[in-house]
Amino acid sequence: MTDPSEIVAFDETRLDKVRALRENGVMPYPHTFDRKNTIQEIKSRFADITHEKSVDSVSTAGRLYIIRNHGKTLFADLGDGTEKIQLYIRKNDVGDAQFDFFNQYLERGDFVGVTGHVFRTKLGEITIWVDTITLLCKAVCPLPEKFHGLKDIEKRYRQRYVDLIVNDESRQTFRNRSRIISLIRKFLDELGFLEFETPILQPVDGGANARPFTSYHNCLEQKLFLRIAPELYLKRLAVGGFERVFEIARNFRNEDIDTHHNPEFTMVEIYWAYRDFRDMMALTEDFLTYIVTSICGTDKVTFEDTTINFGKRLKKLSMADAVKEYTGIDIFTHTVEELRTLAQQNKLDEYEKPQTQREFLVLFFEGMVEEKLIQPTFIYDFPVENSPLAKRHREKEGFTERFELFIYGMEVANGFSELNDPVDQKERFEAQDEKRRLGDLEAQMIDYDFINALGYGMPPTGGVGIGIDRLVMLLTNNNSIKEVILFPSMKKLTEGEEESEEIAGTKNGQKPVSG
RNA sequence: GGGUCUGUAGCUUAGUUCGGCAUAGCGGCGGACUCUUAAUCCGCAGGUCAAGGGUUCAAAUCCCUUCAGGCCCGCCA
Repeated sequence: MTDPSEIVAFDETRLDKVRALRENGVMPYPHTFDRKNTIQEIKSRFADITHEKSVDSVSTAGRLYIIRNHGKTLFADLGDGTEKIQLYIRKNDVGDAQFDFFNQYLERGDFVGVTGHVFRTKLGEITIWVDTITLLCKAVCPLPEKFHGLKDIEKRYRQRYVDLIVNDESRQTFRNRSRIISLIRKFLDELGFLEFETPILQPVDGGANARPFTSYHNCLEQKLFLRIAPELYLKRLAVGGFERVFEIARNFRNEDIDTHHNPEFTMVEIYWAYRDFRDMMALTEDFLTYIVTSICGTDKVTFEDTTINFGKRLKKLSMADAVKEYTGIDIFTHTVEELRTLAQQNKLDEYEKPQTQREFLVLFFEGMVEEKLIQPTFIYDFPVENSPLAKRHREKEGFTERFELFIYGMEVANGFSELNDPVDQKERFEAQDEKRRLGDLEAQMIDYDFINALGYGMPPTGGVGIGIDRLVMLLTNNNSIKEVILFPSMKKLTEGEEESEEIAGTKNGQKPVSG
């Protein structure tokens, strides 16, 4: 296919119409229209209308979706941001000039404004009996086919605007995404949380184990990273005295793309002083119950033929108990060598790597349990080695007070009692740094300023991050993250030199085009 | 990174097994039609068969390479 950003695909006959309109003194792109009613308003206000025309007149505007021409009369479907409504246009009523104008110049995809009266047709459809019609915007790209619409998945992602024009389900998905975001704000606002924006460009990358995107600041002459998580900055706020904070954060991870990963994705991260990981599990439960019932009207969600139950008390298992329950293996009753044999028998890759029971615990959990966690399940008590920002467990040596929430095999939330011992944090960072030296590109960098911040004292704090994209997937029954991200990352189609600021600067002094 | 499937008109697609004139519907254009709703009826135009190469008298079809995408696996909390 052609890349629409590189090649303009205007329809010649539509361009001809634009020219003809201008020659006839008609503005193809007028500045405004006095819309007095949305289609939704009209439909609810005249819900009981009969075949008789309404006394009151209406004025509304939108895009022409379908035109059914009957000679001296025609029907059309008009859609705005709310709904669609049928138009009925008669030559007798609008006059020869307007009627011929419509037939000659207006077509699917154009925006028009109409005035008229409301009535119900013989077949029962609420319809606007049009008195006047005005062209508001002439579309020069043709719409996809009226019945099948736009099915091509790639084109739906690359040209989301077309997808949104013609695919109602897609528009519904993103309407729900927007509602979920505002419900998150409402939920946290009512609990007294403050929303902040922390740096996206960070000199030291941290807060998660992931490969970052790198950028460069010309004047500072220094490398900057696009954040992989807002965590370390939000915790600085806890140090600073903000006791309930959150951020709806776009994170960037320079990793592979698949149905559950997009290079940029959205999380809400929440920090609450004088709370621990159990409190944050409870908060996460309340949060989910609130969002799910608000969006779906019930605490049950259907996802790919599976009913997912978000009833108040979600399942909670320690990682060790989860492994025991789903695999029958009781990790801490076996020696490391026995575990290696079991891992090999269960065809777990990398069964040779782990050196401790705790490492085998993670191996068995990730390899055999995660995918089976269909109903929402909290898994808690993670080994300290792969939780460098979580506080040590108050009872279990070698573990941290950390949990993750799994739904349909996906990790949806991750939280813990935040590590606030600055010396311990420094040692954990140093252990991560050692992994970096050994080639682990996802191990964390040492953030000395963050360590210093902890040195000033951070109250006992609970934190949790919840993946918004995956939550939206679950609540809108979409099995790909690209279906819930408006403009998912796609490989560019055209060949040729990579545009850079320097190259752009040499082209007749033109400003570089962003994008 | 591996496997697999897909790419044909603006859109939805037939044709690929087994090589033989490039299909249709919608949309567009012209015509008929004053309560249709995927309106209907008649006619016309519209193609770099993703790109490049090869085999062949002949390639959308077979072979190779490349590009993009879907799905599965791996990687990635």
